[in-house]
Amino acid sequence: MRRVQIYDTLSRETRLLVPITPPKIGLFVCGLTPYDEAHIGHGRTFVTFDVVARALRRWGYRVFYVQNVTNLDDRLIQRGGEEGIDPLVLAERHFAGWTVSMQRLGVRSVNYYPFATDYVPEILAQVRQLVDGGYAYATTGSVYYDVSRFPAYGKLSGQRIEAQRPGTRVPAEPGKRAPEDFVLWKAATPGEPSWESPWGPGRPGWHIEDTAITVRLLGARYDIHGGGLDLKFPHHEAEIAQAEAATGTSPLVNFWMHAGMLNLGGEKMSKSLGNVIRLAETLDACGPDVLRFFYLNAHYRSPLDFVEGKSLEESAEAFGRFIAPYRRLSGLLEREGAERPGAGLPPETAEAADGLVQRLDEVMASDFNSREAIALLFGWVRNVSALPQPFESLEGGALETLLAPYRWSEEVLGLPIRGDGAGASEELAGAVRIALDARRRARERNDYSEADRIRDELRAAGIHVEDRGGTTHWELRAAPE
RNA sequence: GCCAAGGUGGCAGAAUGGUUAAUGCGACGGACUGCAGAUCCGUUUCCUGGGGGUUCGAUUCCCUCCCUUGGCUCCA
Repeated sequence: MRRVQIYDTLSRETRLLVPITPPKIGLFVCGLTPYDEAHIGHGRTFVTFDVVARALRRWGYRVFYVQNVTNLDDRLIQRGGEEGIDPLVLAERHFAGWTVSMQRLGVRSVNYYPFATDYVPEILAQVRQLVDGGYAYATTGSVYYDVSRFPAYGKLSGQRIEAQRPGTRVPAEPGKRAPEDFVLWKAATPGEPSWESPWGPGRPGWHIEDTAITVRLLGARYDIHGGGLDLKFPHHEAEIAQAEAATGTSPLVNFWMHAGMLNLGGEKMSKSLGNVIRLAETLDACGPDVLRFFYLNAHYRSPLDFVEGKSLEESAEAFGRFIAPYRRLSGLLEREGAERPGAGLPPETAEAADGLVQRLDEVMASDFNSREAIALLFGWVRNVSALPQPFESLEGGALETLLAPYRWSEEVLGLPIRGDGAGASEELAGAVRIALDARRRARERNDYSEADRIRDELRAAGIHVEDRGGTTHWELRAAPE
């Protein structure tokens, strides 16, 4: 296992990652509340942690990556009411849309997406623990966390509750002893989904689902907790207070990782500001590779400004140059195979490729510096482009040598994105599904000439079809030249 | 007001107690082309917010001020 340095937001220092139970890494990332479509700010956060998981796995860590889905909260209930839909159904519907976008973006490393409502027994058990331990109190059917009972509250964000401005955004709730106390269990309003509890019918508060899920799935203490920087306070602070009080184990996690915000014209992109750019539309417009490249072209902790009409155009130019040699090399290999005869390369070239891959692992192991990795990869683009021999003259092994740094990029950065439909628009993906469905039916009636005709037509259109163990996969590739 | 993260060339955006501060975009010049495009090559020496301090040496460490963004119970 490679030595990995990670910046921890809690201690504000970069430290060596030491797994609690080597080689396992428990990774929890605060997921989404699917009350609306995903925007490109969400994409940045989830691509960030996708790369973290990919890199750690490459280096021999066994990562268990859990990302929760808050499928019931105030916004879902409100939106469901407006649209006349059961909030749980609404959540299900939007989650499906998020999943499609994330797949297109190449986010593949999440092992499990727990839904909050599937963990109500765990949530109730944890609320019970907190009440019994004197960390929480019940009033009028709701249960609140008593922040004054947890002196470490504020250690993550550096906040001191006495310095807080009195809450102006949310009116004081009746029954709360102090404005900073937060709800663990919320008394039901008629017509809302609710569950029976010792305090009456109700539903979970926002913060409690995460800790109920992580204690169950990852234990009282685990390795890495990730999320957007905007969740640091109060959400992550509340998680620490809940979990450490409930389990008596401190710290809850060894590393807090926070992804920087994606800003739009110098402002954070958020639904409340109304300045969102939808993820699905952006993927259609520029293709997922370009967006993923844009994200990874900055350090994950830095704020990243998105400028309409500029950021993606610039990334498209850069990504195009980055990937051009890859497309030519891999195209040759796919058409003619690794056994293709031809000229070899001087041994220095293979050594340089090995050395570069080493360097790439090093810079990524230094707090996941994807920007530095991309800079190094551009050096390789230059070397490969300036090679005196044309690619067509090289033997298969030489082509693989030249591709080695790209293979690293595919594995760790997820660039280019590979897999079913990566890079395709919704319309194209739909058309391919129809074509593949027709092909499947043709194969079922043993009409292989028709099945092959469909496959050849798709191939001519730049869609590569492959049958693997009973299922059919496809991806966009440059059409045969 | 309090807390946090930042301020690097025309733009985006890395890194580092010490030779020319990466990489990309853009721009300019060239190769290729009938032309264009695509691609490739080269150039782009004058860039580290202001002021102090530590040091032989600071963009990097410390102090201070200014500015930007985020958070202060909706947030990825």
